[in-house]
Amino acid sequence: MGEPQGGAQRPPPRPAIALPSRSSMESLFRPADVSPGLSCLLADAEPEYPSFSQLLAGSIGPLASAPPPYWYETRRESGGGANEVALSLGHSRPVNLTATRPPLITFPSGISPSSLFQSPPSLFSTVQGQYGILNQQNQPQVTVQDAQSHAYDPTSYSSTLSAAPATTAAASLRHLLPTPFNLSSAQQMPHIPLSTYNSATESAYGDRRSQPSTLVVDKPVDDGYNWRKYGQKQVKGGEYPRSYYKCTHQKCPVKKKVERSFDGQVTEIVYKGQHNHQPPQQNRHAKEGGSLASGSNDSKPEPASQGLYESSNKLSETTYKRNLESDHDSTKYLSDSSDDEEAGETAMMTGELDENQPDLKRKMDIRNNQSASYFTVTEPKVILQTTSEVDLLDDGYRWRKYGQKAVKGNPHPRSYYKCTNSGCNVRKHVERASTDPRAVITTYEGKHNHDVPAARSSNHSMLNANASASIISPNTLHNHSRNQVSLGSTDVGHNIERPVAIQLKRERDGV
DNA sequence: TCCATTTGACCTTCT
DNA sequence: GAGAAGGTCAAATGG
Repeated sequence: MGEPQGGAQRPPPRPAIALPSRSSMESLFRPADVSPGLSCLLADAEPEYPSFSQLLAGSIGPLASAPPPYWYETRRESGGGANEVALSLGHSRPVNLTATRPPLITFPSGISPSSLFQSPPSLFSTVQGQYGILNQQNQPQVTVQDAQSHAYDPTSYSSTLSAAPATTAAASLRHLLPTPFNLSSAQQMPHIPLSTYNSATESAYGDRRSQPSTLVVDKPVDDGYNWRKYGQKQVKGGEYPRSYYKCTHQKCPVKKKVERSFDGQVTEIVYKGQHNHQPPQQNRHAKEGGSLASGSNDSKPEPASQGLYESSNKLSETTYKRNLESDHDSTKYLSDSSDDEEAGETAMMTGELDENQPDLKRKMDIRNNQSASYFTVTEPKVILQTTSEVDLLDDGYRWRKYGQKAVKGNPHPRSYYKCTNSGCNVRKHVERASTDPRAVITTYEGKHNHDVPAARSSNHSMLNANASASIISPNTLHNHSRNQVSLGSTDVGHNIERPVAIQLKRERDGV
């Protein structure tokens, strides 16, 4: 199947590295567009650190072609009024080059980037510093795209985390984040204040655009852990097979799958689960280039954060999806998933797990009767909208039920609906929580190519007015102060299912 | 001999 | 209920 075996065979084609291009979408997230609150925070960044152009002139090396990072913040309600904040690391991208998706870090509910920034050293700076580490430590083996695209989505629903003070939350993130984002080691690195990213730094990047854009990699991304390949599958429509890896650490449940594009480039790495151990020492030394010398990066989590580490393990299984795909779907958001089996494993590892833990596959928290739905759009994907139950039951559009299936362990069947409007391919799945039928999970797929049926528009607006919905739309969020993402800011009428991200794409496509 | 990878088969999930 | 696709297992293979 697929790849030839044995060393005598022709070696696989060496993937060419295409540097990312600047997308129109991304340009919206330049520092000037960052939400006011975040901008204020960034303005406080320490000036003594080198500018990104300085870094470029320094030791970053070939991977320095990675453009300067900057951040944009998104926020979504995750139930109970608590916001989940996604702080995304973006880049300036050279033109005419393949784009990659900005890395995305999703902060657990209750953790505010601002509070994290306030903890010394700030999370912002440390993550940014780690970003620098990524570029450096991965040089020998990692593609430019790899270094740029550590898009992890460590999601937690831990109430403990929600209540954690800022400093503790920052510490906890150290353990929520995979190794490349280990904050302790990051503290050793200079960080680039966002405020220093300006036209000058961008200009510095412009100089790099003339650099050769091809590197050679012999193996997939080395993220500091040891992996054993346990499977390979030819996926439909893919010229290259998908590879499956397990962490070789004893009893570590983490898996990852690696997909490659037609030209052999790693296009997507999906991490599933969380490591219950630190990276192997030799890998850490190799990866971190001696940055451990200070001793701040111990092999064990700090006591203060240990509990949070465990609680995050107990309460969430996380898929870290590092997507290196090209720009055409660069706004597809991360997906995280887990399964009950893994949750069980995690429970065994950590000793306990709430027996009432909801289906961990769902990116939601229904323990407090909050209903949440995936909000998926064909392209780009925008996910996770929190709405009220009534909105899920009647969202204003007309649906035809075309299927229903019983779900194992759930007395309530899962129903499938299609939009009845001719030519509209939007579908939605409705599933009720096994523990509480009032808790509904609705998954939308596709976007409506029509308005809400007139007879129901007014009703729809009213329904949505009652819904605690907030569209995940980074550029929309830029228009709000840090805590002001609210239903009122969104078009609760026709565009309730059209996040701005989609509109942007439509604009870009000339629609 | 050990260990990692390959790969066909089987199982699960989705639609 | 059935087919398709994804995910995992485990024997075979090779370094």
